[in-house]
Amino acid sequence: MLTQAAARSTSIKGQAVQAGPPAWGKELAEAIDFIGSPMSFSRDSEIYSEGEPADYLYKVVSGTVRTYKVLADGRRQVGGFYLAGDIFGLETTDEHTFWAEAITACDVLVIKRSALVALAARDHDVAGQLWTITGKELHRVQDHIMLLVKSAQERVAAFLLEMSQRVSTGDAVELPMSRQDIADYLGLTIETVSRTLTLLVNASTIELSSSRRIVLRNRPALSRLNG
Amino acid sequence: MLTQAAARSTSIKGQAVQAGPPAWGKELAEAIDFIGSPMSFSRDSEIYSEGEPADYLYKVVSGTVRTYKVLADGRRQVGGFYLAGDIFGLETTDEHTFWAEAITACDVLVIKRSALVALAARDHDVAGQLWTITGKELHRVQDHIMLLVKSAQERVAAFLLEMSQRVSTGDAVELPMSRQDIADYLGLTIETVSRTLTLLVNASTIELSSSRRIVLRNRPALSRLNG
DNA sequence: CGACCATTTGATATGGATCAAGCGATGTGG
DNA sequence: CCACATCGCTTGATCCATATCAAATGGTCG
Repeated sequence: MLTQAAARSTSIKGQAVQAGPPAWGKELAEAIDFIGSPMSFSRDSEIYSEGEPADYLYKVVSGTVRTYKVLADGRRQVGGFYLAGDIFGLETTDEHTFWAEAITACDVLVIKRSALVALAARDHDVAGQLWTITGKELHRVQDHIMLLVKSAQERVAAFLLEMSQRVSTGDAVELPMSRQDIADYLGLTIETVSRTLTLLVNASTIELSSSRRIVLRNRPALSRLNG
Repeated sequence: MLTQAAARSTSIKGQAVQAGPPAWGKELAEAIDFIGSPMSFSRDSEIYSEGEPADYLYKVVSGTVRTYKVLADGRRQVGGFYLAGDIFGLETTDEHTFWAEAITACDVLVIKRSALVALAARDHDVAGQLWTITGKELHRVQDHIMLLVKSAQERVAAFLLEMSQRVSTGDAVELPMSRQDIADYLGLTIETVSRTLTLLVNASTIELSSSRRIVLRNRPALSRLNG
């Protein structure tokens, strides 16, 4: 990112930065793939807990991960869903502030944070890429905030569009997570999520081949709902 | 942060990191104070706009700044309030994703991002500190999310406790922002914010010397509300 | 003093939560 | 292979917290 930003300052549009995933350079990606230890987690198993030392960074190889927090009264807030290729567990505090759990059976790469930090001290690109990942996560969380102040329909529409970008096979979206997970991510109840989905079905905006498989029939309508 | 993290890994508690504000090392703070250009903004004036190239970083010297976004239908969501000493405008995207406005008359230091990036390329500490700031902002935004799924009373209580930590003179909190700003930060209406405050007054939890000056009479009660 | 703006207070409406029941898929044991 | 339990999801009825609409109050500045 440091080099990317430097390059950007010499090019007017800096479009090159946007081109081709992943957005962070290959040094970090390679480092993670090289020094990361593969681990497997079964469905619903804990990957790390709130308050645990944040000594590791995680990269999803396969499966889906949720991060969440539980409030004093038991309400659960899902912070995010992480799919293959996504990095999670990134904290700059000493301890994890969320829990992380495997939604499905998962393979992840685990990397010691101190190893990355040491690498970053030698390689400016890696340092910049660490910064970039954090910045992307920040951006994602800010988008999440914008979700939480919208109406139920807007939240669900935004969620479907987001997921379709991430797991899309054409217009079909295969959801790895339950209605409860979705509800806790969107700050709604399962009943409201369910009702909102049937509303969208009745409006022919989506189709529910099965409860976990949703076909987007009318993206413009979803985008319009997205506000 | 890189060095801090390294130091942390050799000390068990890493308490030194927590001790003494500001939490980021002095290299970056000094750099900003040294190379930053002072600028003044009058009340309600725009500092930057959404979509504007994010070429600068800002540090508040005096006054208060709000960042916000406006949804298609005109609803406004305040992303954060920045007080003296706070850094804002930090983005890893090319463009600002929020608006920034002076709530009160403000003095800020403006720093070219490319200058900091260049500095970071030479000085690992600066690079780490840039990362740290971003991580702190990420943490702040995650806390904001937790706010937005709580009840009105809980949101207002959390807001008061947060502000008291930031502008406290004992138990008195001098709010620089309007009820509308607070409402848009908490995802509530001004009426609900106002009603909730009177509720807290009636419960002798707080006192309203004036609408902008709030005395916290019972912090434990507020903390309990905070969930 | 009077105009203006921010805030509070009041009356009513409503979106989503809650409580409760039904339904369909999946799995298990007889 | 079929009764039956279980689990995730949907649907229904009702309630309630907060929004909305409207008016009153209060503080500030010319």
